[in-house]
Amino acid sequence: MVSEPLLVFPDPPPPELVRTLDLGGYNWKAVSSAQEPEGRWLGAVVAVGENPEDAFGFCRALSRRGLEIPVLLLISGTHLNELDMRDDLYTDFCLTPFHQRELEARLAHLVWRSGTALRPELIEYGPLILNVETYQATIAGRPLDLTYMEYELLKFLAGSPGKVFTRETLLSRVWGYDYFGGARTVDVHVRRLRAKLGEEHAGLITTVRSVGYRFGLSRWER
Amino acid sequence: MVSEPLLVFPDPPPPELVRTLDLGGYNWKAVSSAQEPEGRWLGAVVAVGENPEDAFGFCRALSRRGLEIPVLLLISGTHLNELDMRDDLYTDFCLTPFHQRELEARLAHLVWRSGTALRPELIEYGPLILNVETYQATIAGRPLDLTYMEYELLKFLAGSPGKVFTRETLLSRVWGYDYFGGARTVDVHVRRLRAKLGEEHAGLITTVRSVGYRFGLSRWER
DNA sequence: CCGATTGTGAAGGCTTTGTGAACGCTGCCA
DNA sequence: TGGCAGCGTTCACAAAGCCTTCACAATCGG
Repeated sequence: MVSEPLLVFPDPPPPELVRTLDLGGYNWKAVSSAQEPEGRWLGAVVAVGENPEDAFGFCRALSRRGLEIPVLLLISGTHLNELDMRDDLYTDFCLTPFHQRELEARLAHLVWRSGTALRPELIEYGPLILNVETYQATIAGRPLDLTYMEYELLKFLAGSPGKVFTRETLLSRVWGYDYFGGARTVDVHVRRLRAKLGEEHAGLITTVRSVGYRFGLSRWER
Repeated sequence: MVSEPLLVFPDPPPPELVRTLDLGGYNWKAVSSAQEPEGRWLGAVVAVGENPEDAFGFCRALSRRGLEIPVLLLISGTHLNELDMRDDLYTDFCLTPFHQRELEARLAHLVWRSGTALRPELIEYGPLILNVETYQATIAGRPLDLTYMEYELLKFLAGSPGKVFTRETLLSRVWGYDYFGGARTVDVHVRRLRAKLGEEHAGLITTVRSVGYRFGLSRWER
């Protein structure tokens, strides 16, 4: 199944959950804190263990980070009363021990929800995420503080990964058809973009000597 | 409990369902077809019997009538596979025979959904609360004394947290499509909003240079 | 090794936004 | 009817941000 992954808590998850996820062909990733996850997720499966507050803390952290993804709780009957007044932290729950078919059905419904909920307009490439609506960018989870032209340039480049653009093309497409100015302006903006991307990801924008610039890997390198 | 009633299908409902509903103090009404229900409902509880199509037909009829209320299915394990491809017909389900506490939890969650989803008369974001019906606003509990335009602008911005709006968009959406006036008017209203929000919360409205203004999410971007 | 091309640092100057104040309009009340 | 208070709008000026440019260093290709 080729799709966005499910977020699973804790790490490692209960073995019977792993079994159901794998049998269902889900792409999933277990984490032990809400710090790490960035990018897009189909949903989250959170197992409530001996200490329920661990799980609820994780859910709270998720929502605080603005990741509006559906959450399926796995919870035992003895902890059921913990759900009181915590409606905002979960979307659905499944009693443990669970019947595999029930969990499968709940997972399918969760994923269906995730698919119907409207999602923001994103441009993604590797560790880079551009949210066109909010004018925000993140690289490997770290927020990027970009100026207007930097954002527009990066958006244009990342919109056609692997394609090489001449400085003239960039000037006319990003700066405007009627723009009149030196081509070296592009160089300077590329430099500042690379600097803000950080040493590790500066290579996302490559120079094609005597031609121009390219974002991402060319056809040959992948 | 004084509230809108729950819709229950079929009539008469399974006795164990009746028991849970009554013990939970719910106001409910059983019906045998989707023709009758009029008015507002907290949600619907639909028991899937020997003939699953009866129940699903009822759900379909509900959605066809435009009653956008959450639906809780009671379904046995043997009928679980009937849920396939019918995600749009239900909100949640509970396996039968059920533990009373599980059904209570699911009912509570269903009602909570109904209370938040169907009532956009309250706009909440962090410390800000806008009561659209009474035209009142509070920030961190403190009442805000906003003028009409200030309130409308804040309501519009807070209605789409994170999204960036240009001054032109704001003028046409908040002031009116036929409005003709300087874009700097927006700036001044934003300034007064920030002042009234107080120094601590002024950052709720972010300036996106060369683009416009954004409400919320300022915490995540830096 | 040489010329062309690109990276780098810094400075100037223009654009955009914040700020204080004034103007005109409307509704209210004496 | 006249004054007043509240509000939306506009303007001028100040402040901040950042785009552009240039000179020079580094690098690449032949």
